[in-house]
Amino acid sequence: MTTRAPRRLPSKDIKASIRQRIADGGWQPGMKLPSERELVQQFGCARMTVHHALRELEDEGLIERRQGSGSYVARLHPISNVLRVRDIHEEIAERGHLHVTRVLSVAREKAGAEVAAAMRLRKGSTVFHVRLVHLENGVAIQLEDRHVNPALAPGFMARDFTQVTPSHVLFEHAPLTEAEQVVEAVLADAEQARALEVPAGSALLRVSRRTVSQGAVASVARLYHPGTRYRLIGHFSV
Amino acid sequence: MTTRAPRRLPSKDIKASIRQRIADGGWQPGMKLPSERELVQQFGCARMTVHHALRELEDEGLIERRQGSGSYVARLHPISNVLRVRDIHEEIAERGHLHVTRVLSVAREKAGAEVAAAMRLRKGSTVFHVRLVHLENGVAIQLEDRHVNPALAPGFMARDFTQVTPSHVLFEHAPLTEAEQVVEAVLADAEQARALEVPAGSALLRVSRRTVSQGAVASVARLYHPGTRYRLIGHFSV
DNA sequence: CAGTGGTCTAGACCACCGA
DNA sequence: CGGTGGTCTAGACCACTGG
Repeated sequence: MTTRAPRRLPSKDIKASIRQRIADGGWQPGMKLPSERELVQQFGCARMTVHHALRELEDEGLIERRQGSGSYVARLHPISNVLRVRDIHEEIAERGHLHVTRVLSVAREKAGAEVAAAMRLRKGSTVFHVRLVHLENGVAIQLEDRHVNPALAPGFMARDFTQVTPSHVLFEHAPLTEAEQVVEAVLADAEQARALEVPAGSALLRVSRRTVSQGAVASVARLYHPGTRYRLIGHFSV
Repeated sequence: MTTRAPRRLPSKDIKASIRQRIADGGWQPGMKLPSERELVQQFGCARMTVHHALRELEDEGLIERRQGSGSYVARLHPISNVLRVRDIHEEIAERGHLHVTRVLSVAREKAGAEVAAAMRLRKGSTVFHVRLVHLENGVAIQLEDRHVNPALAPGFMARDFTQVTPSHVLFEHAPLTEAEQVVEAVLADAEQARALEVPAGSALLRVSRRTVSQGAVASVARLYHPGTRYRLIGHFSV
């Protein structure tokens, strides 16, 4: 019998092996990797296993694959870094902190031009409007200014937003199918400053989020965070 | 012969089918999906195919899977939205616009306490320091304030940053293995305001990025963007 | 314990690319 | 055209979960 490679080389090991050759510079950016069938020889496993490993490395942005051509070490952009914007309640709870919600206003309103456009409704349509402040251990970290489409969440106004976040309520009503988010820096106006307990003219991180459910806009939210108390954090690693 | 299902149901169709039942509310959040082996019966295909389809749906955040238990419609968080922070040159080029870089300063410096800590170097170590402004069609959209570890990019200072971005140069030298990013809102000080051609006290979006290569910090950058001229945009769809 | 998802094998055919 | 990745089959054993 010839000597055999270690009895098992699961796709984890294949990934680790390739990852290392990239990380230590052995395989330079742009360089072509061995073909799947060659790697099958090297690792002594089925092609599906190699394929699976390469597919995951592609998902992670480490390599690029082109059908009919081959697999290549990614040229730039292993720094395709990712920032997740999370639900405020989960985020606070995960830090083991106390989440308290302060309700500023809850109202039925006629949509103005701007709100109507964002929600794809006619101007003057009835919309729900809530304004809340979320506190983490007593410190204001988010001002939530949200408009909701009554058609998609009829029972919305009856809920107690000191107990459950609007996001949760919306999700119960309508499974969402689409979302857009925009992150910007803005200056706090007097009212926002008062709500968040920061000086007027402070820098705020504004996350504008629009959610779509079954083709209709379910909700449009503007989430304001004090620049000094809130950060979006992303981490990436090979 | 009994009637047969349509001759081929690739994993795309399995995904589409499940996706729709979730989107139209037929399968509610938290509900248990049929097991892989049951779906094999329903779709008349191999288990690998079903498995692959479910795996992708999990990647997209639509379902959750627990070994030994089953697959479930995700409870919240199809809105685990994702923001990518991209290379400024690519971003501008992709919009078909002109990218011009203005070099404010290029210098060897002794690291102060703060920079030294961020780069895991001793205070007083020599570091490279560049300050650039990136213009899109003549409008300033990013002030790049970057420190670089000389050990990982010895030829850095010789480069012409009006022709190639520091990110590119760094990537040539050392394949990066790790990165952190933090996004905050800050107020423009006088110098930043001048560089970006905005009023002092304007809101800026600050992206702080630290990249690690082979265990050492390669570079620390602070990227300032006028709040009114720059946005991070994310889109998600079922 | 039976049932679940996780992984792997050893084939196969296809669509695509480049010379 | 030959070589590439993309996908699929029909099995198999494993690790984990829950009652």
